[in-house]
Amino acid sequence: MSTMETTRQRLPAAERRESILAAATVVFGERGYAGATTDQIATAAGISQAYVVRTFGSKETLFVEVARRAVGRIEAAFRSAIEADDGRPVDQRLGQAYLELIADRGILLALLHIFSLGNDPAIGPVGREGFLTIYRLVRDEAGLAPEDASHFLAEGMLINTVLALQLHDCDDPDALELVTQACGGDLVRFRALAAG
Amino acid sequence: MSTMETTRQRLPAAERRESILAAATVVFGERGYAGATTDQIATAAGISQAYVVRTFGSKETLFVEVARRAVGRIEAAFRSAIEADDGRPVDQRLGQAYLELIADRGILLALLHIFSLGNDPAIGPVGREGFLTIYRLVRDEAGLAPEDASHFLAEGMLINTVLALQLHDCDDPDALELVTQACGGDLVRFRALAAG
DNA sequence: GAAGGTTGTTATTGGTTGATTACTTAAACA
DNA sequence: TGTTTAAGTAATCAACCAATAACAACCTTC
Repeated sequence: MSTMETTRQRLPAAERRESILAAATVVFGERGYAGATTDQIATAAGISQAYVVRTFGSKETLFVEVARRAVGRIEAAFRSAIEADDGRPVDQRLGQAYLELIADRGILLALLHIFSLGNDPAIGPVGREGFLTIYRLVRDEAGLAPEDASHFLAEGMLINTVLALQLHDCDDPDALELVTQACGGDLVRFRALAAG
Repeated sequence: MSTMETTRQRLPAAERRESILAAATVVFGERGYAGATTDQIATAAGISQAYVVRTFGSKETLFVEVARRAVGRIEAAFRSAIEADDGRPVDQRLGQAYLELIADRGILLALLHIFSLGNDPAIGPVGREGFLTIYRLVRDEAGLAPEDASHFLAEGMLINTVLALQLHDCDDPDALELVTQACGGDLVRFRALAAG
């Protein structure tokens, strides 16, 4: 039956987990940890609020898992950029890889919120470890000097901020100039990625 | 009377407002907008929860006021640094001024949370306007080229992140190396300001 | 020294929200 | 086909929280 209802699809637990994690990344990215509700995440994932909580045990556990995934995605993207040597300097390849993560809706925004919760006893350690993991990756595996690695992370934090503030679809010419600087010149591409 | 109780001090409305704003800056800086409660702010300010709300009308109004104040403090610090020409390049003076704002407990952390709420219909515009105000100040009044202004803001965002993550009182040697880079070399000073 | 405005509190409430419980229904399988 | 197992929901609860209201103490000023 189900004339118009998309027949309520049952998924194996593993797939459902992924689907919830994806939805949670977006919602946490938009509203932050405290600002997001498990019900909003459930709606985004197309299931009931109770099931979100039961699948991960608690909102906090879910957020920590989202955080770990987000860091993992960055690692994967950077490793891939390091391996794919196309002649350009490595920091340029890393920068492009980072920018392309904008398209993965919510990851960079979720990351921003994770990093802002260093004070939290449960989430703080995860954020610290994640940030250091990325720093070490950029320094040791990409081979950037500490100073260059630090600059690179700084540019990344500016991109996160600009993205969170949504300066990229702002009319203001100064906003556009700033976004253009932050993304290394290609404003059009930045906007396209952010529009997703 | 009042053998041990510090006799409940009455303040003129204007002073009380400032006191609440100061407390709110710290609490919002630690927990974010959604994560902080008006009761925590009230406790920090030494008054009742109801009075906090009644003084500002709503939690949101209070946060917006905190945001405006935080941006204002940055502006003031930067203008002061621009005027006080001691022979060093202006971006160096600006950097030092920014670092010294760490001691003003909560301002930079509150700023980080403000910037992460670009999606919020009430707070987003305030964050965008504040960020652009600072960009214009650094570009037009300090005279930095767009590229340099952007780099400067990026370094600032890294400082905010490192501060929020509390990497500065971390044992990890990589954390210390990163913080040292972020603060331009003087880790000891950074730590002292953060401990403040 | 009372009147009136100002500073503040206690009590309360309506709305959320994360979590739990008990119950359903679809698929796998013998 | 009937039974078991896994996937998912509806209903509910206790805790929390921002906001309101009604009231109390303080200070000034005439």
